[in-house]
Amino acid sequence: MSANHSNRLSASEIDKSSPLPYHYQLREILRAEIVAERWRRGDQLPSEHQLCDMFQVSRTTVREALDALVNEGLLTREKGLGTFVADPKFMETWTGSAIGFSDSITQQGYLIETKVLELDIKPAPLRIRQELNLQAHEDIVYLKRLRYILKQPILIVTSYMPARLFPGMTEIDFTVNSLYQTFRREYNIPVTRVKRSIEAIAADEDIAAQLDLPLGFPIMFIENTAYTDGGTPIEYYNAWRRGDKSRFQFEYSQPHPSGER
Amino acid sequence: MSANHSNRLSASEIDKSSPLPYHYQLREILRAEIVAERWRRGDQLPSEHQLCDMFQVSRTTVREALDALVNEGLLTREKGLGTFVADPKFMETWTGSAIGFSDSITQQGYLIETKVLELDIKPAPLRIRQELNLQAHEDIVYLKRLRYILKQPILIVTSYMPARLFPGMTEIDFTVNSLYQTFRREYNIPVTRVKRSIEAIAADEDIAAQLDLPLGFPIMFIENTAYTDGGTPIEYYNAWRRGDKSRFQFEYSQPHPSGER
DNA sequence: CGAACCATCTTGTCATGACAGGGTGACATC
DNA sequence: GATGTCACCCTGTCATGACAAGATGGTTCG
Repeated sequence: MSANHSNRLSASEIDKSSPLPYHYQLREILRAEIVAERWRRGDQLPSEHQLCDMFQVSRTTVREALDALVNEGLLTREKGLGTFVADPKFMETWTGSAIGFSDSITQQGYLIETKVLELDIKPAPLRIRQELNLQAHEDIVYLKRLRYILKQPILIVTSYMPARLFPGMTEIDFTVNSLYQTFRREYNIPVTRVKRSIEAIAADEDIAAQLDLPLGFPIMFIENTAYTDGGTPIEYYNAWRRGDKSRFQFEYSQPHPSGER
Repeated sequence: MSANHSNRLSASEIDKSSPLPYHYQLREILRAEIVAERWRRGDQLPSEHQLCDMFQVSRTTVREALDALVNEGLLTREKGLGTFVADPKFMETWTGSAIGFSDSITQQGYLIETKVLELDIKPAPLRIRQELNLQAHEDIVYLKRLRYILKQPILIVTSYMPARLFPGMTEIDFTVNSLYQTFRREYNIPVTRVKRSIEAIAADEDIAAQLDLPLGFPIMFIENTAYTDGGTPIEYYNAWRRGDKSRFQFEYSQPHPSGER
């Protein structure tokens, strides 16, 4: 229907010597084409067989990569026709940059104080390795911070970052530097995408003690993975926030009134 | 570590003569075990090889079925260990097309039951008038619902809608009809944008009693305003959800790099 | 007794090959 | 020109086989 794209990729290849799985590499190559809008809404991708030839991998691998992107909503498949770039999703209509709590607070003129509880280099637990796509025995920078507003402890964050990407990070003073600003300014690695989940839990003994709250106090627990260009994960964090002092706000619009299901 | 289940399935088999794909049949068989709670949180599933034997299909097919359920959040996999029933969270995922609560839950295969506690027309309180852009003395439709999953009360919602836009709404049976579907089907008013905020609070006496929880239990409190085309607000609601059974998940990509935290 | 090792379980990754079934367009036929 | 057929593209489904890598528990060795 709509005009087809050039089918030409920007000189990306699958590194067969890399420890990263082929399907992962391919997925990120394709994702890059889409987010850079070299492939646009409605464009047809090369067929699975063509992708096999282009990247010298089996159809199993190609389908695994495509599956993931279809699942994320970036692609759609049509039997007998082909695979297409999907309509853009709500992510782009996310309002503003004030995603988190700290932003809205600083915008209101309050001062945030930070105490660094731990900052060092460690071996990465498996869970973290998977989330950050690290190979075995790769080290991570571990940063644990306690953050205060009006002298009150509000938030505990434990961050994990691949040590390989951030040399010398243990020398940085995070009582005054924001983490994401450091990524961008010191390492020239901007955060371009985050995946996040939020739940409400009761404070256990550990968390209650650190936030100076009674046991069972409502806490917002946040898991977050941050990615930079090309889909490389660069940070995973867990955060525990005082529920009564935190609020997440966001908007979500639907691009067009499709109204199915 | 934890006790294992019986590994016995309720006499379900894959119908090889059915036009339904094997992986689909298997997925639904497994899902049934989970939603019926014959397999519980933390239980280990039979290994992939065992499932192959049990259902006489290839590992490709087994993995395809498991993949789907992992993706839905019903299962988790651990390399070297096995596949397990996930902590049941009634996730609201913001990557798909679902905007309402019931959509995202029913997509996970759970059945929602609804009890309508109140449905009538009232004058609008000031707070609501402002949120819905109403004039003084304009009436609203007030709908208070208690919603159950697996016979457990999970969620209380109080909705406010301009009575002017929804004539005859008090006659609709909301034990079977979803609110947003009603907007679209009965009134031809689709929800195209929502603005939402989330906090973690402790259950007060009222909420605790209605959700059958102890006082102080962690609750997710959600405020939501829904808009239709042109930005007209059509509904405002407050919702209180069991924190331990709820999780919000979403992705956020940034076109411009300005990550603050 | 403690540490190192290894057999054996698990899921993760990848290739190859096959056929089914939907969609499209060229072509022959009416 | 309208219509129907059919080769040929596409994705969907499924089997088989192989090896890697993480986890576990027992055994062996110091």
